[in-house]
Amino acid sequence: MAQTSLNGFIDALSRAGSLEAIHGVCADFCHFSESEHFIYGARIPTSLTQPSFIYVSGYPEKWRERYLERNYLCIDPVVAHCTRSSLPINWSQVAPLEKKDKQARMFMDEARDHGLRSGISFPVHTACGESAMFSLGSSDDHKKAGPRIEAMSPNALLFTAHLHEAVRRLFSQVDHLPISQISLTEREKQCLLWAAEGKTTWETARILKISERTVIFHVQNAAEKLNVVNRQQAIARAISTGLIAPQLN
Amino acid sequence: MAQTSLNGFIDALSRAGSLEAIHGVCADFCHFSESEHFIYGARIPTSLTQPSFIYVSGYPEKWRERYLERNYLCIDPVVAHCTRSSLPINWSQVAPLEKKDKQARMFMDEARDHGLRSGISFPVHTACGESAMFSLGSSDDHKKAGPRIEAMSPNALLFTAHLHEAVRRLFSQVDHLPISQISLTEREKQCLLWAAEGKTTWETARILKISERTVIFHVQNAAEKLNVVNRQQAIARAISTGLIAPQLN
DNA sequence: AGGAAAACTGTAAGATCTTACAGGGTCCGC
DNA sequence: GCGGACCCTGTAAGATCTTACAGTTTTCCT
Repeated sequence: MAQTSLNGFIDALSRAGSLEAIHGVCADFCHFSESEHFIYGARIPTSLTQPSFIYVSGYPEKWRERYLERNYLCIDPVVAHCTRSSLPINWSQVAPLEKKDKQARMFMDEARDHGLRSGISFPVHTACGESAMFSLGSSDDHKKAGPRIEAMSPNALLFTAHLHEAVRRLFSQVDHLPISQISLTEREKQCLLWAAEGKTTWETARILKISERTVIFHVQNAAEKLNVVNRQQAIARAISTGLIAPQLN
Repeated sequence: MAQTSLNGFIDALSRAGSLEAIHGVCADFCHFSESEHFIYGARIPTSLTQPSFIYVSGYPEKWRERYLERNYLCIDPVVAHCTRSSLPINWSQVAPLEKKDKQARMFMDEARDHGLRSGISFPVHTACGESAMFSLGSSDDHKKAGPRIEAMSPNALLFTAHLHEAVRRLFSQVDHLPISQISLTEREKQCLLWAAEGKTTWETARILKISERTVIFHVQNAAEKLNVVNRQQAIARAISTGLIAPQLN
């Protein structure tokens, strides 16, 4: 029973309890938006032993295999765009760029040969390096499929956000933040934050105009609250749970 | 000359060369979506000495001042949602949550007193810890303004993505020297990961069955690649950029 | 076959963090 | 007024990390 409205798809995603269920919703949405192929790929840092990449594929199996085998993730200009930007990208807009990049051009040609002539990809990012993209592709050329798919963009972007959250619900650790449980005091956060910026106890003491001993005191208290064994783990957990957010320069 | 279609706004954003110009487009879009107030706030890591937060405000000035003065950013439950999720949030959905949180409830009440009775916020994230949100608010209550604004959600989300990119074009350095390009070797990631789990050099050496010296070697190499000064900052940055993901127990 | 990248190892001085001891002070709500 | 939360401080021994020195081995690509 395929959905007929955006809200229907969103509801379905919020109820989906497995990757298979999510796949079904995506397939329906793909059909709804009059596209032939779709793929969702996420980079969700989990841990070293678990997989970091999650796919929900409605792509031609041959192309997907080829893609993985040749590690095209590193070449794919659409992926490159989606990791850097939050804007949807029409594959036809990649064309001008790839002129310069031989690898990228060959890649796009090969995709065309596998029946992916036109399409749009929707990036989505969340905290701590989680990122994903959802692509809708067609074997029609851009002139034919372009306007149709462009018109769907706002809806597809919102769909992508919900899709990503549905997957996160299943896989992400970051999602279930104990933020409500653990709260650090202002000082504790400051001391941890400066430590995360690479400052020593002495430097932090200078910055906050307190004694070294007090900085140690706050870091220790924070570590106890976070239930960790030392400073570096305290930093790790405080960041992972969103309690602090160090600068990235 | 206010825009009358989503594409018009998007074009205007792509041409905007200053925060003032962007403000104008936002105000038009706000009017277009029949809302009274808007605000865009971004956390764009630039450098330690430059401001990290960028605002484009169409909020009541009094409320904005009050917000900054009291540092409500740390309390605001809508901000909390937007930093963690990629989903738009209707302010009325916050209500159930705030029951438990006295601070949050008082905050929402105060917002209401300043003429922000209902609204939706749209989060947007990009790589390397950049995040932002765009809010549309109204002094009408949720029942009156809710459906109107809900219907705009897909368009507003796409608008938010373009808005964010327009601001990034003006301010972000990350776009041009992407940390996401940094790749750590398997060993470097392992050593950092175990350090983030609170293990000492000696413990990590045992776990990986290598010498202490080698663990130090890998951590150092990782720190160099990440352009940081010590172990704790390396952990912080590797987590923030999603290169490693320690367990959350 | 040569070169580059990755992985690996040792020693040692000095900087930094951890942990244990033992406190004093302010502010706020009940 | 009193407990509780938060903030603040000192000393000192021992554990851990950082940095400097100087290498070897393996793997992979051209």
